[in-house]
Amino acid sequence: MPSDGGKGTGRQVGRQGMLGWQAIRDEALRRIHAREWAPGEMIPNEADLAQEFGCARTTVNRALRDLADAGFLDRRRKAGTRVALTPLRKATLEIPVISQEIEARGGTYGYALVSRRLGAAPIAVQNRLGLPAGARLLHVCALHLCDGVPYVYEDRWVNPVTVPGILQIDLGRINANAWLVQNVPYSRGELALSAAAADDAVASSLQCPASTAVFAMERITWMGEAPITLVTQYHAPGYRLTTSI
Amino acid sequence: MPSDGGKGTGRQVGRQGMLGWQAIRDEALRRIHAREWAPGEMIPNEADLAQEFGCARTTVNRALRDLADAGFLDRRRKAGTRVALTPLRKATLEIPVISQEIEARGGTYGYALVSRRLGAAPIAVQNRLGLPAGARLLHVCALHLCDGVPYVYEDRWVNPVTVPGILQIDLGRINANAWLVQNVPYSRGELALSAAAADDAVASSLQCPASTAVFAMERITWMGEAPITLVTQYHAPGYRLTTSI
DNA sequence: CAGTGGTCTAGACCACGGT
DNA sequence: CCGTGGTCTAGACCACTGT
Repeated sequence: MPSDGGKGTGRQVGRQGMLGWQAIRDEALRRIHAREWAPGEMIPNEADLAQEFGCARTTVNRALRDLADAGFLDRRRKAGTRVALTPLRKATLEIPVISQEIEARGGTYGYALVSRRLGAAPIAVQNRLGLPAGARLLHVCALHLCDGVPYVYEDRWVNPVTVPGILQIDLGRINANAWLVQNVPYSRGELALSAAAADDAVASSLQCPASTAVFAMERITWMGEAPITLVTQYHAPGYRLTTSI
Repeated sequence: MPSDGGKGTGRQVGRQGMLGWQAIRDEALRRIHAREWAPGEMIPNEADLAQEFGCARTTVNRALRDLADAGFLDRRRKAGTRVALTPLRKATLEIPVISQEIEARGGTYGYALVSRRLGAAPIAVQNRLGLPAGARLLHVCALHLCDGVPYVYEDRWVNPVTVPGILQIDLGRINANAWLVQNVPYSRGELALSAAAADDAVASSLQCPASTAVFAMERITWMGEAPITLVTQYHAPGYRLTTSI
């Protein structure tokens, strides 16, 4: 992600026409695309570039770090900085909070609990979460609505060992995700996007024919080493997740 | 994107047990999740925090900037820093270069041109690219293979006005995307992910039944204000795009 | 070992934008 | 106006890692 950040230039007027770290980033990017710095090739070190641009090494570091974050450069101590062989593009996509996504579109958010049951999870789920066989999980299925129309069908498994409080929550009133973000500290997670054919449960909830192609977003979140939840959200047909590159 | 970045701590041994900007970021994150800094609430300014943590303001700035990039904070000059009302999670997903993705999995990459034709584009395509009616585009359909098995079917429109060189390329031998990344300077773009039902062209190319749910990735790229290409890639059934949060 | 990037500091100027 | 964040500097120490 080219952090882009502030437009404040804080330009240095001292020497030439320097304009800040963004100017250095842009010039470096130009050289990369112009093949002046070829893929896989090492570029000058920070100290040399600082001298060339007439600025402090810190400023060069800022610019090159930004390009490395964006995937254009590979940087390693001692090994130096190289132009990435794979000019892989990175896109930052914002994981929408469904209720906010709907309200941002001017719709009215609705929520309905479909099922809630505590019991042994399927092997596949246990494996995905790294839990021992026979682990008991809370299985919650729910529907998110936009102006009364089905928007997302959600199939969720929650580990009550990690978040015991979830068992006392009236999930008919409170969205499981809303409760979790409010009550579980920062956690890392994995995200997987795919296309799926709607099974009977999904199709009936989303009011579409069985086997319709639906967009699936699966998330697993962890608190430290302990798994919290595995949730798969099936979006109503036509859904598009967009971002800019 | 929590830049995470280098593990190098460069710890300050001077005063207390400070460990660098990441420690400050983590502590700020703890306060956010502990509601010591409530959503929408303003937090102390950089100078005050620097004094509290016994470090330079620059270091606090680095930590808070990172949290702002990750979406936890909203920062504005003069207005100060506030805890984001919507703790939206951002995920950075790497747009895979198909040939590299396949080779990284140990497969052998294959490519086959399906069709190539220069002519008027459908209205829908013209609109998506912001082109006038009657614009002539190069329409290229191709297949990417992994160990000889269909992997991705690609439907692409290229604007020859922006990249005239594409017309002289033997697309039976050279992947259009490979040529474009090599010959077109940095450009911005839009990305849309969705699920689609395979139409006849997709189904026959991917060797799956018609109407199968397939993962679609659509990209539009621009050079300045001029559109370069609109490409939709349909992945073979079972494809998952994954990332970590 | 030695070179390179990662980070910290203390101080400074400036752009932005709320009051 | 003037407080706040954005950025720059010059110098320093350190972590990492290829040789």
